[in-house]
Amino acid sequence: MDKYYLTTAIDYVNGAPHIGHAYEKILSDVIVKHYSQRCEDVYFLTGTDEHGIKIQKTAAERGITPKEMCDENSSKFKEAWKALGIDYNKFIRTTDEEHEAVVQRIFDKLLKQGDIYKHSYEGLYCSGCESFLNPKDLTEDGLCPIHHKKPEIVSEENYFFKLSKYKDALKKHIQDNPEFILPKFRANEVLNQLDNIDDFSVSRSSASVEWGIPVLGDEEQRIYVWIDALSNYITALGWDVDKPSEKFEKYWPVVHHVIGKDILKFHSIYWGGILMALGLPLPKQLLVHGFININQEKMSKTLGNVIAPVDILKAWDLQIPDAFRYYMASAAMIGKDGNYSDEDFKEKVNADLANSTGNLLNRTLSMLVKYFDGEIKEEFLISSDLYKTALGKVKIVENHFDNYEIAEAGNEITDLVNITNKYVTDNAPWTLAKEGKMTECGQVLATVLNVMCVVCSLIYPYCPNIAKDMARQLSFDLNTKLDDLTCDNLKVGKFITKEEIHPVFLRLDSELADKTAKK
RNA sequence: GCCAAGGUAGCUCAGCUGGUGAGAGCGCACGGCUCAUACCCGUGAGGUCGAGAGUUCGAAUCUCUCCCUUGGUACCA
Repeated sequence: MDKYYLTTAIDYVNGAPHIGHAYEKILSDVIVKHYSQRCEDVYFLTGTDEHGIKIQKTAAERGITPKEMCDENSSKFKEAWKALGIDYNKFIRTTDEEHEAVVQRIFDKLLKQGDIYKHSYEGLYCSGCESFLNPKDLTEDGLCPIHHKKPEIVSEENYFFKLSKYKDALKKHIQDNPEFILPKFRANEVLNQLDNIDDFSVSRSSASVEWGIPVLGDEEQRIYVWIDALSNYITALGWDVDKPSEKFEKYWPVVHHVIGKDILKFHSIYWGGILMALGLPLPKQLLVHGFININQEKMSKTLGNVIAPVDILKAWDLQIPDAFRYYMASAAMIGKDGNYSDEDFKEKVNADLANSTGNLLNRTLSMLVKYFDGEIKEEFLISSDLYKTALGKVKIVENHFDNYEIAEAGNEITDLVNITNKYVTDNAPWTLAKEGKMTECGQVLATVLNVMCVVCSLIYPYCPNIAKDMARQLSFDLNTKLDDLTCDNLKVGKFITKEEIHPVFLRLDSELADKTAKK
């Protein structure tokens, strides 16, 4: 594996980012950071989706232009990702000029080759849904079941994508490639949906939706979200109709789309059809995640329990996002819904990051200073069964990541830390020191520190700042690829001084944290 | 209505091709240790395994019915 390309869903900028948006980006960033420890070349794309009637309306209500509102909200997403340490390579906006131009050409190409056709249509249009409703979906009063508004009878001539042409090929691809959609149970849903699905409309009249990319040569029509938004995955790579792109050639074969369960249909069926029509290979994998609940309740504006990711950092007075990243990435098994609660958050990060991992490093380094003035001696470096365990964990973690079992991988890291804590207790280096068995004592400490380098490397994707801090205290090179990891990380000589030792993560609500916060 | 997944300790979940006294992590209580961030190690408490019925020598694990959660999808009106 030498390359890896990961995309997130692009977020709709009708509002500010919340925990749900953050969950997907954190998950994605953790995956990307992990593969950056295994591949030479990793590309990470995220961005914002900025067209459509809802943005047009909200902007109008606020008396600003749609573009102004997009700029404002898009930058909120960027700020949030910065605060969370999301290191994307490119942040695409669907209002980027280059993107818009390519989308127009994609539409034009599909139209000219007959994959898009014009079709007139009369139906009940709900502006809230931005789509036509089937009469059977209405409430008894004839209202939209979601927006409780009366739909308007609208007659439109729109462009439609000839999905029927690609239906069978899509079905076959899903059946022939069981790894295409993860987790696997989601693939069945798609196959079901594929059984009765019609051509879908890919444009709106400019009268109903002004804020969208115009169809080339047809000012009356705007390109609708499917072709506009989904295309970001290729336009971001500089792909263009009939024009080669180096980045595209390089990364597209290894693309992984991370998406929420709500948009699987669009990514598997609509996007799949569009790609086939363009003569491009389908994505390698769709990773479908669940949602994050708040205190076991769905997050919703009506419930008023929408939480902004930055508010969590503020609430806990966290200077670095690591604890939140760690919690989010461990919150849910693959594909399932997760949950956030303050109590869980505190318990989880205190137990794993402060008590187990941070304290283990701290106690070991402290002893090295106390008993050996911070020096590693030649005779401390011996082989140990613990090394086998540690390097075995690296393989286990890699396997979990290959199946996108991010939470499970995290548990394995904690397990290694727990094993190592037990190793320290079992060997009681403080007792060895009292008995004057200094070589043995030093060997125990050096063994633990070597293993801590492995822990540091494994935890980096989840907690990059903590890992960097650990690496500094361990004199460990965090750029070491996982394949090159060994348990031969310590150099003989002065290792650390008392002043250089400090906790890498303080317990939340601890006295120490209070003191630090007041400084 | 139909399809799928799920309902197991306070919390998150594992176990579920039927069979040693029902597990893990966290939390909680107690004991030990003292190097460390009131930490770590050990022990323990706590569950009628959603409800009911059935198959079986024996079911959390198989069958049926029902209830609840989540996702998908259909139709009537």
